[in-house]
Amino acid sequence: MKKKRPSLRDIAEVLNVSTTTVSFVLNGKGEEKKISKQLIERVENYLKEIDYKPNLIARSLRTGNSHIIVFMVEDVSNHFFSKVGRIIEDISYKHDYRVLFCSTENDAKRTREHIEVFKERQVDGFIIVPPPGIKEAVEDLQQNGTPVVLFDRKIEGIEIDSVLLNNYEGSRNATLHLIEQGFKNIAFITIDLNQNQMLDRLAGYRATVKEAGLTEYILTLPYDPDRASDSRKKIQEFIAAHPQLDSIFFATNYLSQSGLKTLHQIDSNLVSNLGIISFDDSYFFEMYAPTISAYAQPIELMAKELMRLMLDRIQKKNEALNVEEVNLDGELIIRESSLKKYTRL
Amino acid sequence: MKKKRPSLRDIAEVLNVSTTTVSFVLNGKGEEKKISKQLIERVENYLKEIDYKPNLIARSLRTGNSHIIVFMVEDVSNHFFSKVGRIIEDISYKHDYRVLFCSTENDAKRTREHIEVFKERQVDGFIIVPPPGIKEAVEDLQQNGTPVVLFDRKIEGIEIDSVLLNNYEGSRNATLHLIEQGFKNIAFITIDLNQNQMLDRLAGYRATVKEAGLTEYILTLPYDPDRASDSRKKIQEFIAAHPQLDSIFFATNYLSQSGLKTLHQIDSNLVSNLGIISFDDSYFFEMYAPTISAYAQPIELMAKELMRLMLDRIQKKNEALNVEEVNLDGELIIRESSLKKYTRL
DNA sequence: TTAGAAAACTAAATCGTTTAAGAAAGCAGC
DNA sequence: GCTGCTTTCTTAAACGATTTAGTTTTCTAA
Repeated sequence: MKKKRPSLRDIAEVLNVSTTTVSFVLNGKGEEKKISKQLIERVENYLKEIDYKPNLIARSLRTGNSHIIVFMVEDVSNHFFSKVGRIIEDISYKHDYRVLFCSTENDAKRTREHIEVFKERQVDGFIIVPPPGIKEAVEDLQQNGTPVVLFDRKIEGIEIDSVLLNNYEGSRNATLHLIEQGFKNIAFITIDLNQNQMLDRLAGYRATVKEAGLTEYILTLPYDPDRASDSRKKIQEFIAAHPQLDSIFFATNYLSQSGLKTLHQIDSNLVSNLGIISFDDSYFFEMYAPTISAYAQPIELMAKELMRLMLDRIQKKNEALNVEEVNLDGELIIRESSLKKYTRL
Repeated sequence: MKKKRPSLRDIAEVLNVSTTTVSFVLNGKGEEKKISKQLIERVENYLKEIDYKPNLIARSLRTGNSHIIVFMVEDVSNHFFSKVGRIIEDISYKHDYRVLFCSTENDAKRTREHIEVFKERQVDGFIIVPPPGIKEAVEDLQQNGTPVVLFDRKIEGIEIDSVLLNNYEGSRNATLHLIEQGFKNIAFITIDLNQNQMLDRLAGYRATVKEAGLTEYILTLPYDPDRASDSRKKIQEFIAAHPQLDSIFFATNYLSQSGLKTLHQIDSNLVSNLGIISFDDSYFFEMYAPTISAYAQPIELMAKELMRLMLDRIQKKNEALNVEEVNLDGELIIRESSLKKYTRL
């Protein structure tokens, strides 16, 4: 038996006032709108008494906003993104916003469709990890006046608020750390994604190795997760072809996880014999044996910056604001795997 | 410059027909409503021409549904839940639904608030991993006619669709496997959550051990993640107090991850010396050394069953349906850690 | 006493759909 | 020419809030 919830009109009728009055009181605009104190109190009491909850859909339709923020990432079940999402959810909750998570699968078409639907649902803002090919859709949102903040990656040729990691610096720091530990032949294992992100990391590594007068060893693996066995073979060949390697720098946590497995399969002592560091931290690095060093992205700070920008843009929707590109630094988390004294070579 | 999107009314005006006609055509009810073929075509062409997208908020207000499904779990960044969520998202997407993820933090008040807000937003259904104390809120939803499907845990004393793991059987299988491998002194490490879920796992262990004529060794740790160091100490004491232990069964993946770390800290050979199995699989078990055996929940099947029930309930919203309690079995994934021949004791 | 301002409230339009109910036009049959 | 059916469309009322533009009443001051 679906019993209808009372509407503003019902309430107005019961109290013998206009819906306008009830609405003003409901939204705390009583004083401002010169409703008398007694009436305000009478209405408030009644609202509390029946525990009135306004229909948010109706409100959205009228006001044009929804108190919903969309968080679009490559894959919501990815550890890094889900952690950031979790904090975003919390901050949003405190500001009375809800978060719609969704996965782009790095696919432009799917992303565009998502954006279209959410636009029609009048969401208040988008936080997007952009796949390639959605520049127009994003520009369209901007035209529309909808706040958009990019995360993790940029879109070239577009002025837009973003929160990014300083990948070059991070990569440089990680490489430098290995060099300081005395490693001389440092391999860099990356994936064939043409994103600035990965290119910057590569550049950071190359510059640092070059600067130290060392040789660079680069292995690029296919991004496609279905071709994991290919990757295994390539790593194996790479290691065999370069017996002089004393350390490995994995360009993403995704790679280091499967990479460690591969190394372990090749030779169960290999992991302990090489210096290892990973871009992106993982819960699991803490409990691997040896524990794995990493350059960790500042997850909490990223989420906070994203939400700071987002809430600011929502609030000042009609003002022209300066575009902010926030570049954050991560943190080198040194564990056993990158310390020369722990390696047995 | 926010340019207004055309509304049905605008379109009707341009085409010189009524909004009713446009609406009927838009929703594919043209034939049914006896609109002439020529007019249908004319309208359809125009809709396509201007790439019209209806305002979904307005539609929701009128129809009372939103094509949004809520997925409430303890923590959206938890690996297990986020994986299930990811598949739910995909299935929903194919059926033109979107998913709102949110975290309950196992807190009744927060959960109730979430439910309240989403109800006002007219979401079409709830998939909930229920924290204790939300029985009334759930019953309220049911009264309301809103589809609710529980996941992972039950609520006692309430008739409701649910998708659950057969925890007793799973625990029994895992224990049996250790026994078959020749382990005689099997410890069960669990958390002090009074949920059927955990109680069933405990019961499965106890019954199986008893049946085999073996002694039971049970360690219960506090659930609170903030007291991780307490847990470490307790594990250490427990191991010291029972030197005869030859294997450990961790009751959740959460425990086994921190447990492995602790074991490794106590003695770096301990992990290889004990038989180990975990309830719930983890990506990381595949790449630990040794690889860790687990009783894995059937993530994909669970998501599918959840969505099967949900979509069915949404479609047949007004029919009285039989309550379904789906009990699924997981899969024993045997890796190195639970094979007697790999342990060095 | 009265103009004018301030205070306290309200009527009604609006957001953009859906849909029940009704109307106009055409045609058959008597 | 009237009645009764179809066929084809339209009018207008929802849905439940917000908000603009009033209206009425009371107060103030000359």
